[in-house]
Amino acid sequence: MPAAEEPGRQRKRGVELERAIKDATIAELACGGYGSVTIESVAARAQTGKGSIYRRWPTKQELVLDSLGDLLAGPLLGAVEMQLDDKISTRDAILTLVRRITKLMSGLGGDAMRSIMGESLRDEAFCGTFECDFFDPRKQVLIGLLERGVRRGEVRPEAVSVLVPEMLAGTLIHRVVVRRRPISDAELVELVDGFVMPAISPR
Amino acid sequence: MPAAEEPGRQRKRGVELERAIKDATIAELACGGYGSVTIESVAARAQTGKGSIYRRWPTKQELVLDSLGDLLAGPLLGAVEMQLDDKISTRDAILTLVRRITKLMSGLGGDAMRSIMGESLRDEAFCGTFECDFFDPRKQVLIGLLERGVRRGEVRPEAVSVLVPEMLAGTLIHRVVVRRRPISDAELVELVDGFVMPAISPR
DNA sequence: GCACTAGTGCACGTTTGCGTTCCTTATCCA
DNA sequence: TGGATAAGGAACGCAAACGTGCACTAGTGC
Repeated sequence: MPAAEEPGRQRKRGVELERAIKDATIAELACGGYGSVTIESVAARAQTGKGSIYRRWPTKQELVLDSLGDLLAGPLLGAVEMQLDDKISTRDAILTLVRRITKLMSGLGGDAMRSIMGESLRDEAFCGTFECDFFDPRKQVLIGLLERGVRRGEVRPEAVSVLVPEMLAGTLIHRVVVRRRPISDAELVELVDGFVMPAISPR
Repeated sequence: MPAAEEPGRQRKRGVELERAIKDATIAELACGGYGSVTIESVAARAQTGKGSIYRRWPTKQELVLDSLGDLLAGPLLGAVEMQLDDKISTRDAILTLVRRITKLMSGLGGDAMRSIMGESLRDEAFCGTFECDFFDPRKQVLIGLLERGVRRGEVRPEAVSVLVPEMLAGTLIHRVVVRRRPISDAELVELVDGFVMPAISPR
C-alpha cells in the first residue's frame, strides 16, 4: 500500500527506509529466487518509490547482494554466540547449539537461508562470500567448543576437526533448509550421541 | 550455430532433438538458475528453433521441469547401483559409495545438482519431487548396505537409521555442491572411519 | 518423384521489468 | 517561516523475453 494513499502517513527516511527496502528484498527473494524479484515489487512491499531505491543502489543486482550481505551478518542468522556455563559438558553444549540452529532454520531463518543458498548456487562469487561471512565464523564456534572439550578431557585432541562442524551443518541444512523436512529432537539427540560423541570422545 | 547456417548439416529429429533441447536447458539452468534461462538461448544451444520447442512444451516452466525430471532419473545422477562382492566389508562398501558420490558431484553432476537444488529451493512442489525421485531411492541403497552389514555381523541392528544416509548425503552435498569445496580422499576416509563406523559398529 | 511430416528461421504482438526523469509532497533545521 | 533535502508516484524509453504464426526447407516413405 503506497504511503501516499494514506494521507498523513509518515514517510520513512534514511536508515529506517534502507532497512525496509532490504527486508522487502529478502522477502521477495525468499518467494521465488532472484528472477522473481522486481524493483517495483520491492518498492511496493517497502512502501516506497523506485526512485528512492535507485538513489541508494545503482542496480537490482547490487541491492540483492547488499541485502543478502546484511542477512549474513544480521541477527536472524547472526553469529551463534554461546555463553557457556562452566559446568556444561561438551555433549550438552553441542546439543544446545544444534537445537538452536535447528530452531533458527525451521523458522524465518530457513527462508533467509534458502534465499542465500539460491544465490550461492547461482553465483560463484557470492558462494565465496557465503563461505567467508557465514560459514567460517560459525565453524569456529564449534571448533572452540571442541577445544574447550579437549581442555576438560572430554574430547580427544586429534578429534578437533573441521569435519565435525561441516557434518553437523551439512546434515541439518540439507535436511531442514533444502529438503524442508522437520527434524525431531530425538533425531538431534541421535545425531549428537550416535555420530558426534563417538567420533570425538576419548576411547 | 543454427543448423541452417551450415548448409547440408543434418537436422536433428524426434527423440534426438528432444534430448538436445533438454540438455541445452540443463546447461542454461546451471549457468545462472531459472531466471537466466531463455527459450531463445536454449534453442541456440540445441541448434534448433523456438517453434520446435513450443511444439513439445507449452511453456518454459514445463520445459524446465521436464528437463530436471529427466536429469533426476538419468544416467548422470542415476541410481547408484552397487554390485557387491560378497567379500567386501560394510566399511569398504560405504567408502566406495561415498567416493563414487563425491566423484559424481565434483564433475558435471555438480552442475546438474546445483540446477536441481536451485529449483528445489525456489519451488516447494519441485522440492517434493526431488525428495521422491532423487533422495529416497538413494537413501534406500545405503539402508540396504546397512542391512547387509547386520546380516554379516558388522552393523548393530539398531544402527540401521535414515540418519546415516542423511548425514553422508548432507555433508557431501553441502560441502561439494553448495560450498563448491573439493573434499580429499583422506577426509572421506575420516568421515567414514571417524563418524559412520563408530556409529554403526557393534560395541 | 511426390506427398506428407517435421524442423528452421524470422518477424511479430504483447508483456514485463530495468532504469531514468521529473513534479509534487513531506521532513528537517536554522 | 522558509530553504534545503529527501521521498513518493507516475510516466517514460528501452530492451528483453514469451509465445505465436508462417513461409521455406529438409527428411521420410511409398
